[in-house]
Amino acid sequence: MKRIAESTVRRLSIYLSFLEEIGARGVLTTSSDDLARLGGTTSAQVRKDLSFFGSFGKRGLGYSVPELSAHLREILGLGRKWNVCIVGAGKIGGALARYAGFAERGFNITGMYDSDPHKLGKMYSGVAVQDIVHLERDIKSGKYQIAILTVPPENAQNIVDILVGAGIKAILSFAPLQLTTPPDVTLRTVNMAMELEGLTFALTKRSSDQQY
Amino acid sequence: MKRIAESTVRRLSIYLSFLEEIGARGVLTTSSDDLARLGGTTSAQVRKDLSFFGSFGKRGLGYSVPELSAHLREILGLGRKWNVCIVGAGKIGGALARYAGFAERGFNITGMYDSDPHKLGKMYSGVAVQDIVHLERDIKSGKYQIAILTVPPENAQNIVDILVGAGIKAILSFAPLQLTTPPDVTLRTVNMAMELEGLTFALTKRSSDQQY
DNA sequence: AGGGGCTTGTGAATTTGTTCACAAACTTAG
DNA sequence: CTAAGTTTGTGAACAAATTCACAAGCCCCT
Ligand SMILES: NC(=O)c1ccc[n+]([C@@H]2O[C@H](COP(=O)([O-])OP(=O)(O)OC[C@H]3O[C@@H](n4cnc5c(N)ncnc54)[C@H](O)[C@@H]3O)[C@@H](O)[C@H]2O)c1
Ligand SMILES: NC(=O)c1ccc[n+]([C@@H]2O[C@H](COP(=O)([O-])OP(=O)(O)OC[C@H]3O[C@@H](n4cnc5c(N)ncnc54)[C@H](O)[C@@H]3O)[C@@H](O)[C@H]2O)c1
Repeated sequence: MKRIAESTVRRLSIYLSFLEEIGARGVLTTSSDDLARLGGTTSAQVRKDLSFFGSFGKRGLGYSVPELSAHLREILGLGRKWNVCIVGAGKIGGALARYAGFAERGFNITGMYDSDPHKLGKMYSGVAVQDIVHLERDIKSGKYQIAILTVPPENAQNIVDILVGAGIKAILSFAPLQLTTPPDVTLRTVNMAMELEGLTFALTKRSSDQQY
Repeated sequence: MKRIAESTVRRLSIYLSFLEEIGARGVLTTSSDDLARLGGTTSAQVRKDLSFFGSFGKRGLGYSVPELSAHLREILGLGRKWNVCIVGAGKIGGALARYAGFAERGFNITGMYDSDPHKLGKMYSGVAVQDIVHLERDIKSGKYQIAILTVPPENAQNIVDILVGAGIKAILSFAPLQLTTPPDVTLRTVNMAMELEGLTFALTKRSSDQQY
């Protein structure tokens, strides 16, 4: 199968959430034009994105909302539930653990780990914080497919190595540094300071620009 | 000035954090090769990224760490402090308000707003939650240059409209939906569910691929 | 002072991603 | 059943981003 651009995958996510929104409102069909308008792109882009995976529409008519939703869910790997653990039961880890939005999309937070004895046993939405020493065992036993990493930056690579060594293949990190994983492990990093820097770059550039 | 790609700006942030790290360890010079290795890119890419803004290195020698750091800070608009408000004093808003990493990078959270009477007056790292009705007034008075949006998705566009109407030019949203702003307002959205979907796409694709 | 050894800065080549434009395929109306 | 009206799916054209490749510049050594 051809390599799919990350930008395409992001857009598929956007299309899907839009489809689910209008699907919930009872809309039955939609068009590449509609999807484009709400996804901030063009109808050609929508059709090209979808064309990598098959042909899901009816010419002259558009797309069936429930059908296309189902296809996109399947493509994105949302046709099943995923068990996710959170490593680092601090401020951001705690907020994520209590966030209901993940479960809605099939991501179940079924484990939390921390190294601080004061955090052990603490409950977050029905999940107790366990000692970090059990993380490796639990991953090896296949309890989780995805790990969310919310430990301080100085410990992040160490935990990544443990996760990778125990066989995890997907990690979402919030630590603001560049982590390394082998090529068969997918790592995504959410770096909020970097997002803010994108904003200040734009603010600064704008005011120094002569013409817009 | 030529248009700079978002990917370039992201990489500049990465270079900067690496420079600050090695700078703190006392390293005085570095090379495009070093920056590439730690930023997960190539040396040619590093040089090309920098070349959009000037020429900061010495041939045969590399870059002065403090000099290049200063240039990048300037380019990214970090040569000053920024005042940031958080709208929505919930789980994620609270975690962000208490996060020390922003202040380190020159982003001061100097205001928080919420519509829930129970949240009003609550303190987060020395900042009291104010009533949302005061948001517009405070932005108009120039108190903030950046707003972080952490309200439920159904209220997010409404708050964006208030922010934009009051004159804000940069917004970082955590609400998982597509928001619209006029072209002179920069909006970035952090969508964590979408990041997880990027992971499940990779997990699903990998296992269905015949060859890697 | 000159030569060897590095590393930058940058056009040119290549690759990747987006947009165009239109035939094909479907619906609906008559 | 045919014609008019839509909207898809997709090669081809275009644009953007990345990588290549090398001259230019600098340091250091002799
Ligand atoms: N809080 C935020 O809003 C925010 C924003 C952006 C980035 N981040 C990043 O997210 C990460 C967590 O931030 P936070 O604010 O939640 O910090 P925090 O200090 O509140 O939480 C970190 C948690 O990790 C635990 N921990 C430390 N080392 C560990 C280890 N080796 N194994 C297991 N657990 C360990 C600590 O006991 C603590 O509970 C940091 O990398 C931070 O830079 C946080
Ligand atoms: N918690 C997470 O980890 C997480 C993860 C991903 C995305 N998000 C998104 O971030 C946003 C906030 O999530 P949360 O978990 O913190 O929710 P939350 O319910 O804990 O907090 C939302 C806060 O916004 C306030 N609010 C609601 N309407 C408002 C308005 N009109 N004006 C001002 N304040 C208002 C509420 O009173 C509440 O305090 C949501 O859009 C959510 O989807 C959260």
